[in-house]
Amino acid sequence: MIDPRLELLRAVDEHGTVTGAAEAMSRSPSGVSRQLRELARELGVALFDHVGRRVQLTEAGRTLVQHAHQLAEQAERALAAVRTTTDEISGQVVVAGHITALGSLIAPSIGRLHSRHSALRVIAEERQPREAIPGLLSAAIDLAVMPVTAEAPAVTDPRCAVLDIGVEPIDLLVSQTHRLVGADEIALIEAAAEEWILGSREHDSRTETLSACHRAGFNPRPAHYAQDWSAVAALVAANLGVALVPRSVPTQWYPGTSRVFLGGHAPPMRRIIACTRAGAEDTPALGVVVDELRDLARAWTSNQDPEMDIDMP
Amino acid sequence: MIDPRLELLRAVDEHGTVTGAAEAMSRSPSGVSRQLRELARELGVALFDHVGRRVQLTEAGRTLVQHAHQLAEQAERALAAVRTTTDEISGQVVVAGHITALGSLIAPSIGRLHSRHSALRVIAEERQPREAIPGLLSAAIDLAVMPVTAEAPAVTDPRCAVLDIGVEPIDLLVSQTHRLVGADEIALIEAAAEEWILGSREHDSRTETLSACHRAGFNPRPAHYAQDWSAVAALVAANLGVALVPRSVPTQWYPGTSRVFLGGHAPPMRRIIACTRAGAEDTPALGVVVDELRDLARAWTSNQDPEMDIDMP
DNA sequence: ATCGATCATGCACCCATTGTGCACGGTTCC
DNA sequence: GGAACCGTGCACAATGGGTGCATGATCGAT
Repeated sequence: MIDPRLELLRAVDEHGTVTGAAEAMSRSPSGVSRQLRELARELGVALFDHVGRRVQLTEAGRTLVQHAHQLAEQAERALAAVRTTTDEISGQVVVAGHITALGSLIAPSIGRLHSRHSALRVIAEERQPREAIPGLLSAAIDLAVMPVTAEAPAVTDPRCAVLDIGVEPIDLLVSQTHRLVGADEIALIEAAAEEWILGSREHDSRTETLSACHRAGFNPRPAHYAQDWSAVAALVAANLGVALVPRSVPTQWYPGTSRVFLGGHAPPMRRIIACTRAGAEDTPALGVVVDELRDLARAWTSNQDPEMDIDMP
Repeated sequence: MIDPRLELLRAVDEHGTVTGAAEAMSRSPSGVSRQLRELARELGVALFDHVGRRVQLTEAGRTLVQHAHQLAEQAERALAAVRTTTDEISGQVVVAGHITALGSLIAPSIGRLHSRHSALRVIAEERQPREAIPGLLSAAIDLAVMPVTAEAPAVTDPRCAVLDIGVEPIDLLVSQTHRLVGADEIALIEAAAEEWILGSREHDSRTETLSACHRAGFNPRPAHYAQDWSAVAALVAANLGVALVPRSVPTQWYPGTSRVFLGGHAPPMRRIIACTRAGAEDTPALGVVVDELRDLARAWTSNQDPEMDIDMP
């Protein structure tokens, strides 16, 4: 809808080299160079300077990139407005999410959405948060579902809009022979004396578990380390420790474990968000998908106290 | 800078037929048809309905056209911002105007602008007001200078921005042997008893003359009709009547005539405006050109009472 | 200091998108 | 009912844009 060369320029700004930008855009360096030269010629200004063997945007180039963001947003807004005029929800929405969101939110939503809006095609795509934003901006995907964690830091890119999906409780996973099996809504501090299964170093679930325990007022005693949820469940089932697992992780597939819901003052949980391109928030098709995801997320907390305070990182 | 198909859609909206739009855009009907079909397919909505053998935009189509205007304006704004970053005034500005504006404003400005901004290329182009706006929107010209008259009605197109250049006094042209020669600032009513040379039927200068006389309180007695200023001057020189001519018309080339300046309560005059594409008003190169035109226009009224009231149609 | 790696760019070539010409099926007006 | 007008589909051609390779320059490491 808008000049693709602007996106090229943005990539050059981001990477600092034409080659890097070309790679990111799946183009050849010579092609990118050619396009940008033509763009600069049309505008009558130099868009970047050569510093060493690299390249750096001039003030004019940066100004153009900045305006390009606004243009892209307004173009998305135009598309949304056009689609709003047709009362039927139709079109195609590619929804990406990390593996557990895919299983617990996206996959279940597809059938329900299809039965309600037959002209709507929802396509699921597994994608890590890190890969999701670039895919969003390149229009390969339309909606990226992800938890708010350290690995997916606050989405501050002005080209993205963030929609809230809901909060997902985090449960304590214990062996089926554990003393806490059958307990109802214990406080996390009650598991302070346990041995813990933690995520691998610098990994997502590890920092989540640690910060949850710290907020509860103790430092977990680590026994074993595992990254994949099935490995965690196996360790728990073998009575080698307890672990924190988000509600959406399907541990029922791994026998020998039992979930204990956590209550108390500030039970651990994580916020699930969905990112779209700025300006596309109001697309009707996107709206019904987001509503459906929110509806499914609500099931996580519907049988819990809705007044509990949420901790955003 | 933005999708050219949007401009095609706008043309279809304007003409009501694909063929007309194609002609206006110098394209073949089949090409336009193809592009619009592709655009509609991408958007997933019908952009126009077939009514009889003509075509009419759907609500979605109209919405898109509306947003396209905003997009085009913002794109112009981006270009202006980029050009503002370079302190040197450069680039190319195509200035169009009707014939007298060309001679009295545009042509004189070019030399002065070139001497002050060597990197700036100002290109003059003669164009009637009617043809100017389409040329402006198709980016064939950048600035259109025109008087505010009935033929060039109020420029209300949201894609245009109107800049004020100044007011041009209108003088009374009389034969060199006329009794009023040498008079200083007479009121127009003093010429009520004269015989008048009027413009051809339904032509610009005719309506201007008539409305000026009506405002002065009389109905001019028509003697002869002429459209070209040289013909008017010839008739006046032959003592066949008097006429109203704008200050910028070079009657000194036609011997045997004399100008009488008009004063009084509300002397006749016309406002000169310059149109640009919306969003391009702040382009630096355009700014210096407009300033220069204003400066030249100021010479018309510098030796007159600046407090006189202006009549806008 | 030298060699290799990295990078931007120009050039020749090639392919895809896009515009054109023409034919066909409808519609409108005389 | 015929003629003019209009939109669209199809085959073909041309322009634009992408790729691959060679070149010159720069940086880093040995």
